[in-house]
Amino acid sequence: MKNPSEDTAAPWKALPSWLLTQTADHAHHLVSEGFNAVEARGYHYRLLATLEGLGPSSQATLSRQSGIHVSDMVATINELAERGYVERTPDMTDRRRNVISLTPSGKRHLHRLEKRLSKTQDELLAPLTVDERKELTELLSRLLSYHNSVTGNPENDWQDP
Amino acid sequence: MKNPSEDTAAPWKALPSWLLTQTADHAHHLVSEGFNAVEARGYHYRLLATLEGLGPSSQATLSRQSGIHVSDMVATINELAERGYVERTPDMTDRRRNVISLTPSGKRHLHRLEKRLSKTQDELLAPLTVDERKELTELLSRLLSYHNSVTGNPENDWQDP
DNA sequence: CTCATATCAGGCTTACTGACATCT
DNA sequence: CAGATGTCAGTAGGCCTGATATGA
Repeated sequence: MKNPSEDTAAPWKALPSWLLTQTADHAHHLVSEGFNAVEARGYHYRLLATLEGLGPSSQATLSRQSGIHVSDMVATINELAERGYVERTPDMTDRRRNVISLTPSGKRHLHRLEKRLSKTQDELLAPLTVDERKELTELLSRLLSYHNSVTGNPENDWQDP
Repeated sequence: MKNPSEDTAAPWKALPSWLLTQTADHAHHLVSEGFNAVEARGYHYRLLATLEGLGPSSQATLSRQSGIHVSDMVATINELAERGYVERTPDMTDRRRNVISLTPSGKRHLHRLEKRLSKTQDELLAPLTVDERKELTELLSRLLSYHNSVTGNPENDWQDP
């Protein structure tokens, strides 16, 4: 039998790490495509979603809650502000800070992105049954929280000044 | 109950695409660390493994079989040749080609990398039982080959001139 | 001529690092 | 003073595009 996955020339194709990174790559492509179709990218969604959950916040707070690096917040907010989805106003009570807030148009955009995203999940999991999807999600969740805790990753809620 | 994963400020953390890309990120880090410890990187392993499976081959053939882009073959082979792991000699029968071959030292290096890699798989799957590892591998394999075929990805063996 | 091969230069994305000025 | 905040510049890995020179 010809079994390409265990081909002598490509033994790595059976490794969990390979399966994981390759599948994630497909996932990433699907998500990016979906976002691209409305001139958005992953950071836009994450920032808008965080903003909806928190209400108006400083960039540092948004960075912590969204997991987007502070250095990348600047450009992300610039892009969203250009499109009128967020507003950046100086914080009068602490003049180091900007207060970022979600505009009505930004909220609509966010919901658009959420719909895209949920469609993408279906495309991604297309070949799996409902039970298998649950199983996969469960296993990945366990792996992720394990490695997050091992590497000292936040992954959770914590109060912010 | 405080359930951070369904936090209103980070709804995406429950999405399969997120779990997948994040877990893959951890996997990627673990693999890279392992390779870094012996001054190697992913491309080195893939090229050496392909070379062991095929025997001496042209760069174009290696590119197709390893999935490493032709443009990146040059630098990869340079790096491996500097370290004495492969040799690049002109092909007398087709003067466009170079013949790349594995040195004994390169073979030893490859086996070193393979050992690292197999340790890494264990680290990666640490929190899962044997059955769960099989289940995960199976689900990911199905996802991967589905998406590979959908996007018209090779993933298999085919003859080479 | 067309095609394959090897090379080079560069882009893109997602993180992250480091430096810096400003303010608390 | 230490520490937080926002900004800017730059890195690195993996993947990819395009241009070019050479030869089959």
